[in-house]
Amino acid sequence: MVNQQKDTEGKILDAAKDVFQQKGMTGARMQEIADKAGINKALLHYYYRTKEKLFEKVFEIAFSIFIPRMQEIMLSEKPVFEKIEFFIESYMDLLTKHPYIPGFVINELNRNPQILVNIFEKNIHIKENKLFEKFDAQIQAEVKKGIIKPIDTRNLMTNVIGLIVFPIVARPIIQGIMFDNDKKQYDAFLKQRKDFVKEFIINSIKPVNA
Amino acid sequence: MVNQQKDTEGKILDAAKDVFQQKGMTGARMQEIADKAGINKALLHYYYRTKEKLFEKVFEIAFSIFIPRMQEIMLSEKPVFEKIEFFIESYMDLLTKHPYIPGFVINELNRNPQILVNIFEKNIHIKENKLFEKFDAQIQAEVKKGIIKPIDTRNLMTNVIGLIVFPIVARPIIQGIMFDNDKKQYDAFLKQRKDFVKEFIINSIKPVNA
DNA sequence: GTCTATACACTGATAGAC
DNA sequence: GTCTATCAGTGTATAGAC
Repeated sequence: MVNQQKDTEGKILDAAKDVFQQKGMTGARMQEIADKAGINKALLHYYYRTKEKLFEKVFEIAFSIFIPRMQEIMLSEKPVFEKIEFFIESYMDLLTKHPYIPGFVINELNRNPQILVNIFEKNIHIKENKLFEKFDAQIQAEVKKGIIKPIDTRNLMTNVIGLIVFPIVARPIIQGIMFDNDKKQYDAFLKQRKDFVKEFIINSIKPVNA
Repeated sequence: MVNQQKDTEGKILDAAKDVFQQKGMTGARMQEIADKAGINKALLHYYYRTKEKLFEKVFEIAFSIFIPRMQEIMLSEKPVFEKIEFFIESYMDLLTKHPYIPGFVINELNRNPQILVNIFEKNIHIKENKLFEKFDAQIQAEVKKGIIKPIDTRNLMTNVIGLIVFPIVARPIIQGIMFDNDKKQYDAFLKQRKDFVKEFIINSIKPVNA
């Protein structure tokens, strides 16, 4: 953190991000956010009128960190196999930098799915660029060419994302049960998983006669 | 619900389960639990002295729903391929009946990983029966025989569990983005995924010359 | 913009009657 | 065992001075 001369609004968002992502909407306290930002509670309400509004801002920022890269990769001109490998590589790196975001997003969406609707309404472009349809078209085109096995795109995408995200959100339980709660060992596990997941997925969708 | 003449303690646990799993530890209110159980707050504290203690009880019950079946399947005498297929079948059914538990458990463990340590201390047998070691031994034995590809057991287990659990915990986001928030369509998706996941996993671990 | 002081509602928990 | 009444503490939010 070199740039400590951030403006108040930025300091608040940084502090709010930390507290909300660690404690959740209901567990977070405005006092703790104010303390962490080095200001007082009143100023919090001056910039963001309510806790709810501050939370929504934090959620939106967290959510948006994972969207642009997905669009960029999936709408690029590469073949499917390359896209998937690059997607895994790219998102596993991103998750190393932001390990708390997926759990935060998933948890808050389970408590209040409406948040997602609000985000879509605010950022219509996310829904409008037909990311899924275009990727699906590419998949089915490559299936016809025999480059990959016949496969349902939604199932494939769920698997790719799940294999990337699950070890991060379920870290406490997996690390606890399979790694005797050894943090360093689990970090090493996550690192080697990049290639493992790539191979795992490629193996199950490449044609048998390849 | 035929048996409505449950004792007070049971009614409290049922109500607490609902509220805690939906709102989380910090979002849950003792008043709401009391209302749902048809009693008053004071009686809540008579049975479970504090909110924390009531929560721990609920968490322990939720957690224990998923453990015995896992031990039973993984320590059985079947070959690995059969175990995995049966595991997927069995746990996807279980999750259909208890869809809120995984998100609840994962979220609360992220906020306070210590909970897991407490559970292990209370139920030493979970740690003591060396479930992982035995399953790992079987895997490596079958690898040597050429029945399955060489594979790391921890990575394989993470994948199997992740592919089962992820679509449940991340339901709001996947259903929202890939299924236009259509609940029925997503239920159908989950149903069809059983066979898809089985095939996906088997494909990536069966030897190439099989 | 930033602060101190405070309003006001709510929460977990307890006392005490029955 | 179950209730009503109530307390002490904490939470979000606002008023008003600077």
